[in-house]
Amino acid sequence: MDSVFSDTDTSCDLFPHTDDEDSRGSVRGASPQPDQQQLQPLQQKKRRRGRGRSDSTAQVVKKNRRLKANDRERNRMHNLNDALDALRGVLPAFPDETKLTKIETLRFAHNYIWALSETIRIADLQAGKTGDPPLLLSPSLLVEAPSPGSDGCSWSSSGSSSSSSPAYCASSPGSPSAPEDYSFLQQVPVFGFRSFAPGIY
DNA sequence: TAGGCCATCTGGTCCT
DNA sequence: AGGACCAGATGGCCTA
Repeated sequence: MDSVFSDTDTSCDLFPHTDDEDSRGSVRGASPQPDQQQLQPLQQKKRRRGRGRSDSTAQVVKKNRRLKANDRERNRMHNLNDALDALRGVLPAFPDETKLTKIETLRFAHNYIWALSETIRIADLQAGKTGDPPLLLSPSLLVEAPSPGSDGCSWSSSGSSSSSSPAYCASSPGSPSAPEDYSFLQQVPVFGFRSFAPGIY
């Protein structure tokens, strides 16, 4: 409802979904071709040998509804994964890093946005003070970014009110000007994905 | 082999 | 009524 992407977007064409979704799914695991193969065991397991006819009309209708719901749910999850992939796409990538897991992607994105916001804030401060061209992202800032000591989520509760100003997050995060913009990240070893994605909890 | 990650199924709940 | 969303369950694949 109040989200940026409304519910209706789950069926939108933003990420048109094709049937080769299994290739996307996994660096780590090749997901099985589910539609029929996984259906069978579960349905067999749940099938009741009730008295009377096993497949009344009502049961058929119910079954069809379930199958349709399964299909929608599958698409919904695929859309979710597509969005996650799009998010991975705008995060800085390291060539030797394997694909981020879902939770890592979310955590990294969270911290990354926080760091960029801080950069802008500090740059604004400096520009306001000196009139000099703003300093780009400071490595120390990045290293110290979202206080993983407490948790990766501290930006919303740590009292850094100005740093989390929505004004800095309002610009489109979808398309950084150039991949080179993120080169600073690669000069900060501690910024490997997994180290930059501290636990949220 | 255990544990992590993932895709899918499923039933419940809420919303339109 | 039907669809979206959610969380639990299940099973497969991969890696340490």
